Amino acid sequence: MLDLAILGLLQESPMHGYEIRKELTAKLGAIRAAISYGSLYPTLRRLQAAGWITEAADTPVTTEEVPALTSRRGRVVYEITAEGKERFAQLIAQAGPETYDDTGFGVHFAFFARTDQATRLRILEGRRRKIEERREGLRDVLGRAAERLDAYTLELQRHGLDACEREVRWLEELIANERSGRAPTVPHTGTAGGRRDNDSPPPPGESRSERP
Amino acid sequence: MLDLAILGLLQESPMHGYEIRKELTAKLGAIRAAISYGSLYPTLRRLQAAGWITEAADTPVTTEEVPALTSRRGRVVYEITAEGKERFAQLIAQAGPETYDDTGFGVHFAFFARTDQATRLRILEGRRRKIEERREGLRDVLGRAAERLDAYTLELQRHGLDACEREVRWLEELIANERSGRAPTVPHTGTAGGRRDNDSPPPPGESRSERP
DNA sequence: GTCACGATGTATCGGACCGATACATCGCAC
DNA sequence: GTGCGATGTATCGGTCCGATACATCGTGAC
Repeated sequence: MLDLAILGLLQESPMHGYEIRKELTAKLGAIRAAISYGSLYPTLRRLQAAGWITEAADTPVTTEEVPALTSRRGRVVYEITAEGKERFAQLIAQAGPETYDDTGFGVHFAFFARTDQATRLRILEGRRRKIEERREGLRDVLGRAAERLDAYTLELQRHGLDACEREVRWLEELIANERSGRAPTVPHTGTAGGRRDNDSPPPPGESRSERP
Repeated sequence: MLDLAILGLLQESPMHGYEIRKELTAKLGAIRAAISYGSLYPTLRRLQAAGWITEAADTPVTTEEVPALTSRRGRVVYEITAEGKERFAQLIAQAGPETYDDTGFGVHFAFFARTDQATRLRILEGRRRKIEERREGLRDVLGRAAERLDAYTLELQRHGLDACEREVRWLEELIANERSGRAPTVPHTGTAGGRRDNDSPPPPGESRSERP
């Protein structure tokens, strides 16, 4: 999952570790807490070893002076390679079971702007199916096993069931939207309707281009 | 977290591993997938080594015959010890930051029937605070950084924000209920109102008794 | 002027938990 | 009589987290 997220982010521009963490936290804030350095740095090294990213020169402000003295160990800027882009496309397209759990789906969804429509649809439907199953499980427990559980546990299940139903409706709208329209404009009760003018909304057709 | 969940479950009755997993899956179905054996069995051994649970005799149907032949390796039934109960009470009462993340809160909440009211209140308020922070973070991103993000990512944030607002309202009701009433009877739009007659709703006063 | 403090920045280590896998028993349907 | 799904215990490798360490830089308080 981290591989996918990092590869996707670096496709927008080269970054160093700290920056990657910040951007990822902003992009994925809705689905998970800040990613830890304990996973980030080892992952960066793994990706580099695999040849999917490379170290780039750290925009040296050195017009001329202090080229090296204190060993110059500062920020390490990473950059995605051609193989990295290929790997990203592969990770995006192939859907295992982990694609549909909370985190996996969130990460995939966050990169939908770089995903072709058929794959988007497949992932949305897979997610819906998974949530429907969870919902049925909760309904079962609330129905059949209710008297074996205490009031708090039951309340927890009810709240979870509610969240499931809500997410299914959300997915339905996204799917309908995807099938016969364009951008993900789900009608919202509260704030701000549909925005435009973003720098990377997918052009109505395909967005991922293998060829530069 | 697993420690707490297992200790809490075994307080209801002795069980073997497979059963623990099933019960936990039912009880925590709303907040997490089934717990894996890869964590369950090592944890059971750890708890046993610490003296918090012990192996109990496996209700031997041996009226007389086959006392041992094929080494008789079957289900291993675990039982909580006095030290285990003490440990459970301690884990329930002490609240670290992990008490308020999604999983941690869910597990604590699932055992609210064995938690005293003051602790319940503290945990509910801590959780609310945490969710409010997450909500503010999402609002910030949706406000300030909106034009840097694509339409899909924004939609993800909106959905997350919605979930946050909903959970805060839920927590508010639970807190109000807790302060000046009894059981967790949150008014629900859809199905089934308040149940009673469960075998372990906390009596209005305290529920956790150190002394047997 | 200096110096404390928060931000930026890289890095490691132990531990928690998962997913895949292996293997053995039991009841029952075909 | 046999295959198959549920029950049941167990291990292994890998991913990710939380705590920790340490170094630099800008800024505002004193």
